[in-house]
Amino acid sequence: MYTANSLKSELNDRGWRLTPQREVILNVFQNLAEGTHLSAEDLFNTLQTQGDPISLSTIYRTVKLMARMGILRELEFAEDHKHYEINQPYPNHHHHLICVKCNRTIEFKSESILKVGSKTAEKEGFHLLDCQLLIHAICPKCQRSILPD
Amino acid sequence: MYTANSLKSELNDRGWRLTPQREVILNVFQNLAEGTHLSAEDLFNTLQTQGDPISLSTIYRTVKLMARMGILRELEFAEDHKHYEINQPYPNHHHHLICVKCNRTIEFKSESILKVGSKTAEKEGFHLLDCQLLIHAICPKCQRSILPD
DNA sequence: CAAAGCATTGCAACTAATTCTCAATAGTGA
DNA sequence: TCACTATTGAGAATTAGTTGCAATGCTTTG
Repeated sequence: MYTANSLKSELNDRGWRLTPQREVILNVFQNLAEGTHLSAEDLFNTLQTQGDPISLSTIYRTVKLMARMGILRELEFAEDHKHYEINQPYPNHHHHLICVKCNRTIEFKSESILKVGSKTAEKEGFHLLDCQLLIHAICPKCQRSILPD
Repeated sequence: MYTANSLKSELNDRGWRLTPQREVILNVFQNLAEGTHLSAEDLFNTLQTQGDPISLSTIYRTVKLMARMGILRELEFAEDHKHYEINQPYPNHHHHLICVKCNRTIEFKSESILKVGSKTAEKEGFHLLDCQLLIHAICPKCQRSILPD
């Protein structure tokens, strides 16, 4: 769980700065219900609505930065844009099963996958940011559908 | 391993057709060295070079189709475009460890992950196409780098 | 084995997500 | 408080990927 202070230290350690925008964006993600993930556009709208307008450029820059810091997870579903969510440690860490036709998404947990991920990164000397099992599949409903594409 | 005939049956079964373009594209992927994956642009260039020019539209349409059939895997690395590779069954099935800064990619195998993937899809009634563990991390070299971004 | 029916192709125009440019603003360490 | 420089916002630019459409060519059926 990040606070404004811990975020500030992590940023400052790397020569970066804590800005009101970054703090507000982190807050939005921390207050999100589990299983909710936002696109840049979603985040933009949420911020407009709650009275903290932040430009789209800044939003794109910030989520990318936070993903690289390991604070956010970048989710790439079978859509044409990315989604972001808070990167939770075990036991809240989860994975996604996605229908490539209708994009229905089901979350599931697995401790063993997290272990494989950590060990693999460690073995290669990489600093782990996030590990996610991505299952591409076709849901029951779409299997029955005759529609092409 | 797909042949022109098995590809034809799978396509025809769904009311689709085997075209020279689809056959050529499948061949390119089957002749690729293990661990190689192509972007649409890469594939376009490869085909130009080998004397089988195919339009970019057709390439995009074909790789998407083959990914949805489970023939190709769609890889989304920390770049801005997708990559494709043949979807190999166990024991050639593998996963990717990626440096989000320099995009260096390391492949690794794990039978247990494949099992978790199959079981999860089955449990939900989904028809499995592909499952891949995506590990986002920072490689040793980039950890040492002071450069931002 | 010819013809009908319709999936597919190539081209060019288009879309939309994300990045970039740059002047103005504002955290930070000294 | 000051100097330094990271960050922001606005809009322009980029670019991966999609789409409309007329021409082409698989496939099936009669």
